[in-house]
Parts: sequence; C-alpha cells; structure tokens
Amino acid sequence: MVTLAEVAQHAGVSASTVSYVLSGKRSISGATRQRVEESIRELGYHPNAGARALASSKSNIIALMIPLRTDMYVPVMMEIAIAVATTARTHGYDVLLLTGEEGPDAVRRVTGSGLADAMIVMDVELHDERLPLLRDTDQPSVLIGLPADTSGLTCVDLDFRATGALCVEHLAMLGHRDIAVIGEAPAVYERHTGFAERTLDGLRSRAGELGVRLLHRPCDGGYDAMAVTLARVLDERPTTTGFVVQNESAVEPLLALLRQQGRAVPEDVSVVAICPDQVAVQASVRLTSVAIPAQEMGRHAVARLVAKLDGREGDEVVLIAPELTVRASTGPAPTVA
Amino acid sequence: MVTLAEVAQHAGVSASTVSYVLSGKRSISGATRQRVEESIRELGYHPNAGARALASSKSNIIALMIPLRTDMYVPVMMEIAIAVATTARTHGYDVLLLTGEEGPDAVRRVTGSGLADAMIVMDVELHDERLPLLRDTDQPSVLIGLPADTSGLTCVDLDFRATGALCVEHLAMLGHRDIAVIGEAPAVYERHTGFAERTLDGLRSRAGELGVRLLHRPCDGGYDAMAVTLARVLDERPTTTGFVVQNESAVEPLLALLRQQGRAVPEDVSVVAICPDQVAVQASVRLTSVAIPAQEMGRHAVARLVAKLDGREGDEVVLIAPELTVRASTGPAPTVA
DNA sequence: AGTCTCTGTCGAAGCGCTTCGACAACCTAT
DNA sequence: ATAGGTTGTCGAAGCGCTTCGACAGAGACT
Repeated sequence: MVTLAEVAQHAGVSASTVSYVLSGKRSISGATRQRVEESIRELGYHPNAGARALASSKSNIIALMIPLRTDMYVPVMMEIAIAVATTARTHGYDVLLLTGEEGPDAVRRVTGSGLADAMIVMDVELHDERLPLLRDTDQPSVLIGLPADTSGLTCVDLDFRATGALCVEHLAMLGHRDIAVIGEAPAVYERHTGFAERTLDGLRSRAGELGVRLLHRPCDGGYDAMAVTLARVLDERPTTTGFVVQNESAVEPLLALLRQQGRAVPEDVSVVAICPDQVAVQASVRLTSVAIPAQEMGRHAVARLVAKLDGREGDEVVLIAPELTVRASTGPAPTVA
Repeated sequence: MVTLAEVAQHAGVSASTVSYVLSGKRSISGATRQRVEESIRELGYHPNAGARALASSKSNIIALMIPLRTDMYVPVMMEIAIAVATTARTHGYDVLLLTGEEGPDAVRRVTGSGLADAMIVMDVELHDERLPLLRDTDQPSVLIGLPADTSGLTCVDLDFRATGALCVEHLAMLGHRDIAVIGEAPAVYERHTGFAERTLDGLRSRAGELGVRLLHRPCDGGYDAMAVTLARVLDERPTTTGFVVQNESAVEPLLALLRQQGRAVPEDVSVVAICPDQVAVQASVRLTSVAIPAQEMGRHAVARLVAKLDGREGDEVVLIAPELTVRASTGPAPTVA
C-alpha cells in the first residue's frame, strides 16, 4: 500500500506539499505539482480514506436511508438511489446505504461515528421519529418527502398537492364529473406517508372548486385487489368515467379489468396515472400521467446537501412542479345517452 | 464529540481498556466492563469510524456495485441491495453503494483507498472488465451472477441453467410440444449477461432431450414490443402452446395480448415465468413460475463475503437450486382437434 | 516459601493524513 | 536600499483509535 510519505519521497518534496497538491488548499508551483502528480500516477497512489477522515473530520460519505419495504414504489426508490449515488460521485462523495430497519438508531450511529458527513432520508412519514434527531444534530440532512412540520429541515419532493389538482383539472376539462381515485395500499395511509395524503388533499380541494365528485379508495397492488376495488367503486358510483391511479402496481390490472368489462379506454373511461414515465409508456394503453421525477429528486437532494455542506445554503423546502403528459388513456367524457 | 479517552477518564480506566471492552479482544473483569459500559451509555459515546479504520485498517464497510441501468430487473436488484444491506448490518458491516458508472475505476478506488473491506458485484457480464482487478486484489469479493471464467472468484447465483431446464420439463410434462421463449431485451444478450445465456442453454438442452421444439425471441419490455414479438412467434409457429417468459416486464403484456386474442390461459396456452414471486402472484393470472430468490442471493453473498473476511473460506461457486411453483397459468396442452 | 502461569490492566507507539505556523525566497513600491 | 507583501515549501503536531509488550497481582503447583 502506497502512502503519502512514499509519494513525497519519490517526488522529492515533503508530505504536506503532496497533501496540498491533492487538496489545492495552498498554491503550489507548476513544476512541483507536475512532479508530484507524476509520482502519484507512477506509484498508483490512493489516499487512505480512514486517515483522511480522521485528520480532516470529513468522510466524504453521504448516508442514504431507504425504506425497508419493497412493497411500493420500488422503481422510484431505485431510480432515486441511483441518481443520488451518481450525483454524489460528481461532487466527490460516496453513498452509504442504510435501510430503515435500524430506525432512528441508524441516525445516531452514523452521525455519532462520523461515518457520514450528511444524510438523505427517503420515505419520510408525517411524524417521523427520525426528525427530532435530524434537527438536533449539526450534520446536514435532506429529506425526500415532506413531513408535517418542515421547520428546521430541508426537503425535496414532488408537489403532490399540485399533482392531485392537475389530475382533477385534466379530467374535469375533458368533461368528467365523477372521478374515482385508486390510491396507495391502505398501509401507506396508515403509516401517514405524506405524499399520499397530500395528493388526496390536492385532488379533493380542486374537485371541490370544479364541482367534480370524487371517490377515493385505497388499493393494494395486484390484479385481485384491484378487481375488488373496482367492483366496489362501480357499484357505488356507476357513473364514474374518470380514474386517477396512484398505485403503480394497480395500473395494469385496472386496464385489464376495464377491457374485460367492455369499457374502452379512453372512449368510455379515462385514466390518469401518477407514476414514472417509463411505466406510463410501457402500459397496455399509453397512459396520460403525471411523472414522478425520481432522478430529478435524487439529483436535487444531493445538490442541496452539498450546498449545505459547503455552508452555501440553509433550510428550504423544494417542491418540484408536476407535469402532466397527455397520452392515449384520457379523452372527452362520453355524453350520457 | 465524545472520545475514547473521555470514556476512559469517566470510568477511571485507561484508553486501551475501553478499547478492549469494545472489541472483546482481551479479557476484562466483569466489574471493569460494567463500569466502562455504563460510562459509554452515559456519555453517549460512538467510536469514530475514521480513527477506527485508520488504526485497524478495517473499515467495516462492504462495497456493493449495482448496475446503472434501470431497464431491467429493477425489483430484483432492489431486493438484493436491501437484503445485502440488512444482512451486512447483522455482521457489523455497512454498505457503500457504487453504481456501475465508474466501471473498473471504482474497484481501484475503493480497494486502493481502503474505503471498503470487501466488495459485492452485481450484474456481472461474461467477460467483465472488473474481473481481473478483483482477482488481483487481496480484498475479498463476491459476484452475484456468473462470468465465463469463475476461477479465483466466489460467485452466488440462481442456477439459471437448471431453471431453464425446469421450465421446459414442466411444460413438456403437461404435453406441450411447441414452446416459445420470450427472453430479455436484445441489449441484455448483446452485453453477454451470463444469466440470460445460461437460461437459454438450459432451456435448449432439456428441450433437445425431451424432443420439444423451442423458439427463442428476445423482447424489450412493454406492451408494444410484446405485441410485435408475439405476432412473429405465432406467425412462425402457430402451434405454440407453451410460453416461458424471462423478461418480467413482458409478462403482463403477454397475458393481456393472449386474452385479447381469445386464447385462454391455461386452457389454450400455458405460461411459465421466471420472476420474483411477488410479480407472479400479482399478475392477472397467478403465474406458474420459477422464483428469483433475490433476498436469498443477497444474504448468501454477504455470508460468503464475511466468511472470506474472517479467513474461514475460499473461493466457491454457489448455485441456488431453482424452485418451480405451479399456479394458475399452466395446464395440460390442448388436444389437437 | 518459591516458581510458574494466568488474568486484567496500562502506557506508548503508531495508523496515514491534514493543517497550522514558520520561514526562506522573491517581488514590488517606496 | 529598505520595508512590506506574496508565494511556495517544510516540519511538527495532532485526529481517535488499536495493539503490542510490559507488568503487577492472584492463584496453583512443587
């Protein structure tokens, strides 16, 4: 294993000079810099991470807490994680993967041990146990998701309220007057995951303003659950012509069921999904959808975090504006015979 | 920030004693141990990760390289990643998330800097550039997936050859004589990702033995791609009554298309999927499938890696035996009229 | 009583790096 | 020519921990 000292010796300079070449924190003459850089290359030197962390009290690692559950939103989580990892690298950080399993203890452990310099927390609940810890510590953190009280926190999320409103608007504009909302799994609401409630909020308030009737039903993913839910919805409100689907694993089942019942999409029934674009274009009907900008959220979170680490920024809530893309699953409401 | 020295002072012992209490590497009297442990709790001490890594030259971090692409197998990847992270924690390790983006350089960086003690590599190609590096370094590593040459490497994977064979056997046993294989996206084969080719191998050789005709077609995910592929298959071999689907994002589209064409599953056509159980049970027809044991693979990989770190084990290839679960998507081949 | 072996504890030496203050050497403006 | 400012480099002091050798004291054996 090659050390700084060996590089220094090889280049005929002192260790501190090599360090300054590496960090750029003091000016170094061109000649010296070149000599050092060449020695580094020649010897295949890699700075020791532990020593660096110890001496500088910075690990250059960002912790990413992902949910343990793989029951919802998996592609979105994955995409965010990957975006976080790659973006972090461009800023010189690596990413430590923490699952929610340890809960708040993970926060203590990581901040206490200096394992990571900062933290990104996903799948935030409205009253998350981790929040007090994050507020207390002086380690910067960014939440992906929005808790009830955002004071003293930096959050990045899709504006789900606006997302809900946008979906209703689109359907209302097309003349739909009875809209069913196929929501996330009941467990998601029970956990008080913010985004689900905020979407609903946006849906309801805009529906109220536009005089549209709304029927919201949580729904587990999969074909069977969707079948039950759909039957109930149509039983309760046979005049339903518009659907907003938030649970991406309910989308394809819904389309299959509608088809099976002889209801044509979009002639008889319109469907708006809230899902990643990839899902929307791969469905059996190309779906009009509001995209979940997973990559953007991941990139944003890292950008904020790095800004905070550099002392460039304070707390802030960033809500990404939703965008609705019209595809083949929505059309004018059928005129009543 | 609380240090070892402060804990030592608080407990009235030397620093080394505290260290030995923590590591258990020397015997400590019960009384002393208790006193130290109490001081630790009272002061809220967390050992500094950097200092530890420097002094012991072990970081207690496992690097996990995941593929950058989110175009295939996302849930499987995610499940593996989560299983790796949680299993690693039970062994006292944290997980560093690396995307394939940096390529072989990531291997150099991580092993060179001592950032991680060991490495798990996913999405291994048959002739992966990272393999020589992994063989050369003295850092233990485990591959999830199987390259062409496994010498000097530890690998964990589902036995995809046996998986392919199993699928054919099941269909053959039910009387199917013409089987179509809906494979992964063409890009997957072009990359020479091992599992896809090994599956095919298993399918073909067993088909040969059993006198079954096989037609293999790669297929991108999604409805449109599946529609094209299906049309071609049925055009070329109208007598096809069995399908083996490896691309999970082609499963639901295939079922929808078959339904649409009036082909009943499993009365007219049988479908076997190679996919996680969750996908199989959530589909519109409960799918007979060979499960991809993502969690098991993740856990296994960590277990092997930890064993190697402890010097308990050498290189080895672990192939997990496939299990086929019969559900509602397969049945006897229709008798020709 | 003396020797030997454990057991439990301590002190000190680093691990490889960053960073601070010091200081030559040079330049610029008086 | 001199004071003052830059610029480039060095030496040394840690960062907080692990680990090795040393050693006092207790117990077991002759």
